[in-house]
Amino acid sequence: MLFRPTPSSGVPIYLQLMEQVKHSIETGALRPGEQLPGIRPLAEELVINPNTVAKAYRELEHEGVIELRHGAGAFVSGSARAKKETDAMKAGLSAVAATIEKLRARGLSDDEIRRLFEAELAGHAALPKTGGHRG
Amino acid sequence: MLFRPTPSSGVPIYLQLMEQVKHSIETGALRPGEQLPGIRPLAEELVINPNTVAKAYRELEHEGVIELRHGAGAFVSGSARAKKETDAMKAGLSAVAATIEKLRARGLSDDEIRRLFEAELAGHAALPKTGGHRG
DNA sequence: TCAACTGTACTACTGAACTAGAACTGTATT
DNA sequence: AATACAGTTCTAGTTCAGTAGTACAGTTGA
Repeated sequence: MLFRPTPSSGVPIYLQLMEQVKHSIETGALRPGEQLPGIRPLAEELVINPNTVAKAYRELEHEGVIELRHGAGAFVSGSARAKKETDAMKAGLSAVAATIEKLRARGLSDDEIRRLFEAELAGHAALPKTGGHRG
Repeated sequence: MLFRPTPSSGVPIYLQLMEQVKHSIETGALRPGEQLPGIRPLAEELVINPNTVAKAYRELEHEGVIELRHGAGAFVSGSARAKKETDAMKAGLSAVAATIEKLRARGLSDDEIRRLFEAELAGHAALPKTGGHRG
């Protein structure tokens, strides 16, 4: 009952679940080695398909956040890699928050802020002039 | 021939075109009031459907970046709003670049950086414990 | 071994996004 | 008015992500 999927938000359920788990780990609500809710019970709790939960868990394992043991359950990863990343993320979060705050103060919308970052993470080319060729 | 759509990149063609135009404006290659290539000539140039170009133009107009005049053509918007935003974007770009550089130096991948920002632009809740209820 | 859990694999339905083709309406120029 | 070129609208086909249903396989503990 703590988690409520919001289909109207446009964000896929399995992604919401993933963020939930990650956030729980970052805040310490879930600790390394701890077991997560089973796929089926959690699916019933959230009134969604078990396969949707399974997908979220699978993706989380792919990212190294959790560890899946067939027949045993899902557990929070305690690997050095995951912990190191979590630390880096924590450290970076404040920098990110500060930057976003600054941009918002300048009157930029969330969507525009998003554009800025996407543009910075990618590359660009040029555009043909008005009087382009004609076959 | 300056622009080449990359379907394999997974990014929709019309979005690529939009970024192209925006970038051209930000760098000054396209100035306020200047006319953009027509929908059909540009479509032919890029070997895509005119409708795809039209969609990009329509979205750009919705964002206030350009101005569409039925029967006349598409023109770079010279409105105060657009210019003010462009200025704010330019000013914010350096801050964004610096932040991203810092995060990369910490060993975070682009994907993880993306996660950080998305998390900061949204909200979170909690996760039910392992021993949840059973109907 | 057996029963009750666990995650896994496979198949299929649905809806939205993207692209495209063709026909339409408005503007400018002669 | 007529022509050429501009954006607009409508319809449709294709693809893919998301979700769900069902059957399968591994683990644990009595």
